[in-house]
Amino acid sequence: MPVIKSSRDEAVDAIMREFRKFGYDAASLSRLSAATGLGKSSLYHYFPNGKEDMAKAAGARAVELVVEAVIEPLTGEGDLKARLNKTTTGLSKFYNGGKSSCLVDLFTIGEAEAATPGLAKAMAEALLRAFAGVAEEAGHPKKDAKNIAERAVIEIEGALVLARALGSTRPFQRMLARLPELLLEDGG
Amino acid sequence: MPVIKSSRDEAVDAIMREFRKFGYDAASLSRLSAATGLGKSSLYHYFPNGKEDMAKAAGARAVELVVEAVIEPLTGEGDLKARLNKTTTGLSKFYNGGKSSCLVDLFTIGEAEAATPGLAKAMAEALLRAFAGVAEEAGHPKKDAKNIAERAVIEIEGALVLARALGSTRPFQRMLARLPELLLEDGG
DNA sequence: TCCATTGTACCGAACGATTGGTATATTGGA
DNA sequence: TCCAATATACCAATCGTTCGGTACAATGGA
Repeated sequence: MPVIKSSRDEAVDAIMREFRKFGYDAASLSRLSAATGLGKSSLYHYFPNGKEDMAKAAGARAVELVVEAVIEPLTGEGDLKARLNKTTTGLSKFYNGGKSSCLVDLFTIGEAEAATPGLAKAMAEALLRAFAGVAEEAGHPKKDAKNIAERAVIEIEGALVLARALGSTRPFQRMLARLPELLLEDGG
Repeated sequence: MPVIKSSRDEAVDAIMREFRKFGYDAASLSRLSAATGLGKSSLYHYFPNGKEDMAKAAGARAVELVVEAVIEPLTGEGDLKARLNKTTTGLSKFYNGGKSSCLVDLFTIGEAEAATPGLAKAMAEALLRAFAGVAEEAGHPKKDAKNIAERAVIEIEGALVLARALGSTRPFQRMLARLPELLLEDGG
């Protein structure tokens, strides 16, 4: 049964896209207004505390999507390799094949951290936990698993940065291709 | 013989630090003025085209420093392992042990790209070239060398992002520790 | 059934503050 | 006497925000 989206949810999605495109500071209210199709004053109806609330809502939505696309496949049940496949697919979808940025990156720059305190850290830690769990499941000792998880998150974030800088999604695609073996294989 | 810094050069260094702290959009003229200790008129004396010029100068200075700290050790003469040691030391210095961000990241966000077109890409490509050269020198076939270089840059950028998000330089330190073996060893 | 009331969704216009930027004047060392 | 360097004063534009208000649907007592 299809859930009917309220206008607010649509606005949040558009706002999240805008923040992921421009970062917190460059995503001005006029831009957010244009992106949502809502007047600036209307945005204050849904987000009484203004830009700060919009950033919080966008962050929460991003967390939802990451949980759905990445963390649930990772921590779910069933064959490990199949779940890793779902995970790479989920990563590709959430990051738009490497074209869309990560708020772990953008929300640790400029004034964003004040608006969404702890969000980037929480998101990063959730990913670290999920990847570490998988690495342990794959047979790595606890300490190794943590290191491997860190490398996984580093590769995701780094690939997104490099893809942005080069104007090519190739680095992100290659990173996705080697992610499963990073988590599964012995010896790094 | 110590080169005497002109007031402009000192300003450029301060401006670069500011851009690396806040990103392009959040580094306002008032902040840049405070950081340099120069009034607006002085800033416009040194940088006639305003913020854009400041970003260009900061970018050029960052390139200088990266060349000196990372690329020259990599492409220089002498024992390979010794040069890699210099490189990790240089990386640690330039990125302040993981506390300072990279303009390859920050200058691909918001309005920065319009002010410094191609800069982030050029910087990323310079690093890729240097790392690929080293990987080839270490015995990797050309194609593998390119992949390894890409992974090196990805790990650097990713580690900086994660360090920022977690508020800890540990991920960056661990990344530096495994960089040499990534470039030297066979099989990734 | 009528209609006053309330709540939701939205908007245009304006707010004070700050943005990046300029024009003109003054200072001070070579 | 230059002229680089800095100060003072100002600008239009945009920033995030708030105000006063409209349109409309839902509610509920008489």
